[in-house]
Amino acid sequence: MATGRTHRPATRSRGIPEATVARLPLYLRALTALSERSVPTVSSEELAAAAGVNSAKLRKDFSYLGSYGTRGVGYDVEYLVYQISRELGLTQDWPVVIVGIGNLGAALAGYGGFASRGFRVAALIDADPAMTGKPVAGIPVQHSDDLEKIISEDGVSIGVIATPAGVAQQVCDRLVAAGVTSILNFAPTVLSVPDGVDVRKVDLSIELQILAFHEQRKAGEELGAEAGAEPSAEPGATAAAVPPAARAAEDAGRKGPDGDMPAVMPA
Amino acid sequence: MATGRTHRPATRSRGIPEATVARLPLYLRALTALSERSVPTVSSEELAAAAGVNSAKLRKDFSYLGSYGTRGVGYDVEYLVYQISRELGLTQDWPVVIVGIGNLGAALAGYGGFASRGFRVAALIDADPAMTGKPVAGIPVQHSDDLEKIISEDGVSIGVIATPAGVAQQVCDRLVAAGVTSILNFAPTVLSVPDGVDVRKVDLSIELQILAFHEQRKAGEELGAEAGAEPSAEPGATAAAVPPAARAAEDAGRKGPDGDMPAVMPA
DNA sequence: TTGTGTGAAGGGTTTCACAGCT
DNA sequence: AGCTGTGAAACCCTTCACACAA
Repeated sequence: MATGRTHRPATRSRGIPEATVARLPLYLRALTALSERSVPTVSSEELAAAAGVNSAKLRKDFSYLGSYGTRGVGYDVEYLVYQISRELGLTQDWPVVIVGIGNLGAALAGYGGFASRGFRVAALIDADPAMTGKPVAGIPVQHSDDLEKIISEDGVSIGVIATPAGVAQQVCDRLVAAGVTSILNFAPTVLSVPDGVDVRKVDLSIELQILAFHEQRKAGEELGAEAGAEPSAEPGATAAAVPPAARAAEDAGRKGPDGDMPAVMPA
Repeated sequence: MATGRTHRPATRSRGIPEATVARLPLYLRALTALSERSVPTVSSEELAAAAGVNSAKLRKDFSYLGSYGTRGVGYDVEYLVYQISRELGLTQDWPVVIVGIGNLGAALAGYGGFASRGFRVAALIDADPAMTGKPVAGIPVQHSDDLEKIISEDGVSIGVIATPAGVAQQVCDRLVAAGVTSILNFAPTVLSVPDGVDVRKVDLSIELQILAFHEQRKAGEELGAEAGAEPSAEPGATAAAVPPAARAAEDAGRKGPDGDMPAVMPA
């Protein structure tokens, strides 16, 4: 997760936990699938399985929305679809602009699940004059000179940044200045925005690195099945205990659970 | 966030919290930028600002890795880059396959930050015979019939799924059967995998829906600045209090904080 | 009898604030 | 004097387990 700025200090009741909000789209997707198969009701158990969570969590989540659901029976699918949609603000439609129409921008523009659920691609914007007018996914690309005009004319409040990292901040600044208050950032940079603007980021490289971390763990686990896998370092010890490594040492006492810096850096 | 399966019940010491792991790539990126500018040391304050977190969190995070850093001075940039890289498992290289070479798959294949940090695109795989042999981002696409062979020959343990949702689960099953133990899923589906396999997902539509939720909140806030914004529903009340709405009612007593279902569903 | 709704317990994460090293 | 490293407090989220409604 990664929302940019504050979200008010929980105004007492009616404050749905952020973790719950993040799962509502999951439930909605599962419910929509059930709805299409004309399933009238689901139990928390079934729906939870379809959404990939456990049923206690799902029930807790729904309890924040209200007491939809019937004891002994389950939840009315259509009714829940509507309630969650409303809660998420999907009963109105949200015009969205995508800035940066490279491979990724094009992929996003063509993404189906987009139009389907309350979102509408209002404009595609790119800085390359050669792109201007070229249709991508059926929508003509507009030049970034017109960014402000597009935003204000269409009343766009959500912007997607799919530009190179180098220009992401300035694109962001222009979007915000023009009135955008929610940004989905695909560029691998930290964006800074004023209070009241939400930023969420999607970052391939971060996700891969997290996977690599766990992958490495698995590899280290094949040997030393029971006890604490890696060698060195006792649990409670706050002591020094410098590991016997090759580092081009200068002074003493840098400690760490394992491995010191090698003479030649691999990066 | 969304890792698929369990992560062992925290084997006592040496267990870096998941939240910390998720931030290490952020620190690493900020540090790499400093390193390129030949900055020798940073304080927790400066680095935290660059990574978009607060300094207390950063220091806590680093404390799980060990006591790198010098009181009164800060952290040695190069040294930290190495330590974090090692912790994340980026000192070895990870061959990755991308399955599904549409717009998105192509974007991922061409993504720069990929090769740079320990990851190597070992193969691009697509089910469309017309794609076979065609180079994308300089790498020839291979047919999905050869998926198992490719995985085992290259010792691939990380797979990226960029296929349509409909085939994602079967692709996932084949990847896992062939030996992949970490999956990054871009398809909008819940994947089920056996224990020991990690799944992380990236989902545009979910991110947008979360933004829409907050966007809706902001809109509702312009009026009713001080008190609890929305009408209806007292804090402590567990009571019924059915709202005066139009729902094609059948029986009594469905309650919720606000709004009932309209006669005509918008979705 | 079935399955929701929810207090209470249990973990995990963030923030605070300051002791301690340089 | 400055900045790290870390117990302790506060907060948030998840899980448990059961009362209660249909």
